[in-house]
Amino acid sequence: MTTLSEENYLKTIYHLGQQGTIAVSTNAIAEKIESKASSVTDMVKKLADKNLANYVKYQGVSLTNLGRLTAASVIRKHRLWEVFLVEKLHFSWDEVHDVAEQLEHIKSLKLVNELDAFLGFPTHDPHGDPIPDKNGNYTLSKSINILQMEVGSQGVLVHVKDSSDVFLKYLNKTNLALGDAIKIMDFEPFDGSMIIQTNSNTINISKEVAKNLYLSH
Amino acid sequence: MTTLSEENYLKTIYHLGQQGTIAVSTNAIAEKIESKASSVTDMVKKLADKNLANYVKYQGVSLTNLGRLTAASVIRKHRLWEVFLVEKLHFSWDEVHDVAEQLEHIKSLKLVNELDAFLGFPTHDPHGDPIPDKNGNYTLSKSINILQMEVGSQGVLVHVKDSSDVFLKYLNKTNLALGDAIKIMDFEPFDGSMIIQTNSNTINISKEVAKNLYLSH
DNA sequence: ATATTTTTTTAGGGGTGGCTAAAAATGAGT
DNA sequence: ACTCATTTTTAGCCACCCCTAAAAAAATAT
Ligand SMILES: [Mn+2]
Ligand SMILES: [Mn+2]
Ligand SMILES: [Mn+2]
Ligand SMILES: [Mn+2]
Repeated sequence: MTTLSEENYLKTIYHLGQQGTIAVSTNAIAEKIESKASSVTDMVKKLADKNLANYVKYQGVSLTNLGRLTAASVIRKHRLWEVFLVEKLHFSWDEVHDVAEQLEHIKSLKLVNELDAFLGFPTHDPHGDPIPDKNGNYTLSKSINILQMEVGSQGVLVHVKDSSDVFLKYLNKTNLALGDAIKIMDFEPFDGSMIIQTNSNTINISKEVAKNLYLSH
Repeated sequence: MTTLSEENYLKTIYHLGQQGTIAVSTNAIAEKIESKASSVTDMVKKLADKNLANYVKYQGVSLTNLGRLTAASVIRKHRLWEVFLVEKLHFSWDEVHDVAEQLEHIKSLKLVNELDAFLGFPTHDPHGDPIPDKNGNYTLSKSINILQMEVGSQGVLVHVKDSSDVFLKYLNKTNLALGDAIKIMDFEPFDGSMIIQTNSNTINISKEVAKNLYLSH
């Protein structure tokens, strides 16, 4: 049985290292999880003892198959709960993350499977992230970052990389939402900013913002 | 902010001591929570430090107003989640308790209030226990224990005192469910057993079972 | 190649929440 | 009132998960 803390580490390693396949440094984990490298070293040893991670001193951490499956299960729960909160309980997409961080650790196979069915087997969460199936598998939709698109081309916003409430509140303020049709009007090489047009208005977005917006092919 | 463990202690003290109003012994708490009296002493000091409990050495523990409110909030969440699991996710009443034990500790005021609304503001959980409102208040329905009823009288099963899965599975097996009309056919003074009749059949129940069945006035 | 900086691990320690065993207080029986 | 059994607390310990500071290894610069 995995603890809450172990599950958070597994998720972090999964996200940092291509589903946990490539080794990540203790420092990188510490930064993401907002702890210290020494704490990470301790935990990573425990994960290795439990056959959840591969750990070689000074050479970083990756996940075992078991670790990967466990991480995917937590991520599956996180994203299903986010859908539940938005679709059924009137949460907006910037309010769900903290609650989902708690709910993702609830242990009940029946609960997650029934929830999945109750929600109509959703494939993506409110931020456009794919929901892994029971085996931890998902097909990544072939969206592309808005910075790679040609001026004059169009697409639909299907994914935001950053799910922090501060970023999502910014998008709310500028009236950008998942599903919006977007046309690239101009790109400024000096600072990487863009001018984009939605159904409702034309706005200027910084490169920082653009990095997080993904449109359907 | 209360921890998961603190919340479980508060709930236990609340249940053992008439909403926490009368002092309960460390031993009683230890037995209910399946820990040891020495562990309870430690925790109870912490609860007193946090102004959640009144504790006088060797004289047991009761709850402060804050402690009572916190306990009621946890119980509210427990029972709302039980309703959710049964009404929306096809759980049966003997499957909900362990999952609700986990879900009751999720911290989000918006979540519990939206859940309440989503469920249509239920007043009772799947075992007939009342759901406290936001202020911790509830009206106890005036059901009576089946052992107090006259032979020949009738009532509707509205509450089961024991919510353990082993007891509920027994009721399932004998085809007894909340809402069933029940007629008392006979009472045996020797062992306190009863013969009762439902719509579907006539059954003999032991005193142990009868103690846990409450019928509407 | 060697020195310096950066990264990572180890050593030692703190808070929480549990335990056992010993000591202290309480309560009952005579 | 005093003894004995029971209840409760205290003392000391452990696992978990985090920390800071020091040591060790690795990476980088000269
Ligand atoms: Mn999230
Ligand atoms: Mn998400
Ligand atoms: Mn319950
Ligand atoms: Mn219940």
